[in-house]
Amino acid sequence: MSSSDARLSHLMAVLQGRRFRLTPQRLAILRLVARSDGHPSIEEIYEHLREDFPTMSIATVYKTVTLLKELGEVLELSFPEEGVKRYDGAKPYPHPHLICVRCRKILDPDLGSLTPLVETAARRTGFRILSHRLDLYGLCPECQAREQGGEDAPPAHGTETDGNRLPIRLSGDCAPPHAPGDGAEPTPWRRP
Amino acid sequence: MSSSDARLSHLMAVLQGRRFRLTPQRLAILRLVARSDGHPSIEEIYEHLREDFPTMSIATVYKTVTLLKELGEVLELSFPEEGVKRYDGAKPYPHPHLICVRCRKILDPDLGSLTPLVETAARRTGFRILSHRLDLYGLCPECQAREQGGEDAPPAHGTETDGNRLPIRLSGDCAPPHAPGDGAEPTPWRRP
DNA sequence: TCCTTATAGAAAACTATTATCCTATGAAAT
DNA sequence: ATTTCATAGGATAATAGTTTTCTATAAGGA
Ligand SMILES: [Mn+2]
Ligand SMILES: [Mn+2]
Ligand SMILES: [Zn+2]
Ligand SMILES: [Zn+2]
Repeated sequence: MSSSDARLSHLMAVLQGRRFRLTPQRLAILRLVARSDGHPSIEEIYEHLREDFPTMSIATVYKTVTLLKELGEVLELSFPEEGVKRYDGAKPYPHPHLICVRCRKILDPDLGSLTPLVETAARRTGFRILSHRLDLYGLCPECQAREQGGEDAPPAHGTETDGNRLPIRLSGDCAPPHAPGDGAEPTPWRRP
Repeated sequence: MSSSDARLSHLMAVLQGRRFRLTPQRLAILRLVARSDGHPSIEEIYEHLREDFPTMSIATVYKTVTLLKELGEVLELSFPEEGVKRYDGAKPYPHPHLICVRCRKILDPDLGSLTPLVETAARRTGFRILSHRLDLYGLCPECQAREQGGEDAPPAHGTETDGNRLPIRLSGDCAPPHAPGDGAEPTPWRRP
């Protein structure tokens, strides 16, 4: 039994346990969300599902995913750079993400625990930390190779709105803006 | 000379150096952005400025802030939970943020460098990290006190859309959803 | 099988943001 | 001083993801 199969069973059990109806549309959405390859967006889920459900409304996808989010069974990740929200139904708890700014692939890197960082923040500020989000933006190995070689070759991953060429800057800690889109200049940052 | 004064001078110098006109409206926006108390939104900047410029259009605020962002002089932070983008013109480079989920105050905590974390990710995945974003969500000391005491007392900070009561859960690493809004149930997360 | 009611689907409504249009401004050039 | 003309401000329209509203339908229990 694969991990996503177990996850699917769990999601089904949660819905049925709460007396929510398990419609064919919902089941299909659960299947996609339980796998969550590449952290799908509403639009992507919708496009996949209309193959099997040509009459499905995108509102249904919104409503089902929102329901899962409210049940704590899906993690919502907003990506304002591309103007969509993406969802992780395989790991519904906060965890770091690694995003390639060129081909837009999204990974769940296995970093160390963020607990020490969180505890430092709590100690120094008096906050009680409840949640967090860490996103690392950069170039995946494939896109790095493509970068130095021919400047051509289209991106690997699926839907790309338009030209997402990046500004070619490297940095360790103080780096390009959060939305490394098509900014005009090299953005010469300075630390205080 | 305060830190924000120095920052204002810098912003003015940048605009003038690039041969952008330093209009009264822009100067007023620069002043607010250079201070960046609480990481203002476009709407908040607009509301402050229309006291001095009753005829100002919100489009002007959008255009000026966007210009500063493209010049790398302002950090844009999208907060989908409240449906707005906020701006930090005092520290235009990526840095962690601490957000109170109740009163919505936003702080720049002084944590250690994220460089080791970033390098770990780079080593393990082959990515070239260019940028990052770390947000910690929780309860500020004031709101913690208000929490255990009377369940009443309105939030301290400015605009709050509606009831942002939180689910009262504590956690260190695996915590409530990223948007700890008015979710229905306690969200019983499980790690794999 | 029947009944109750949550849900699907279609479309309108919403809203932060962006683009467009036009006029005003102001820094040169004459 | 006058003309020029690119830039900027103000008003408004357009965009797009998301939410809401309404009604017919079908899930699931009796
Ligand atoms: Mn993930
Ligand atoms: Mn900040
Ligand atoms: Zn890539
Ligand atoms: Zn607070």
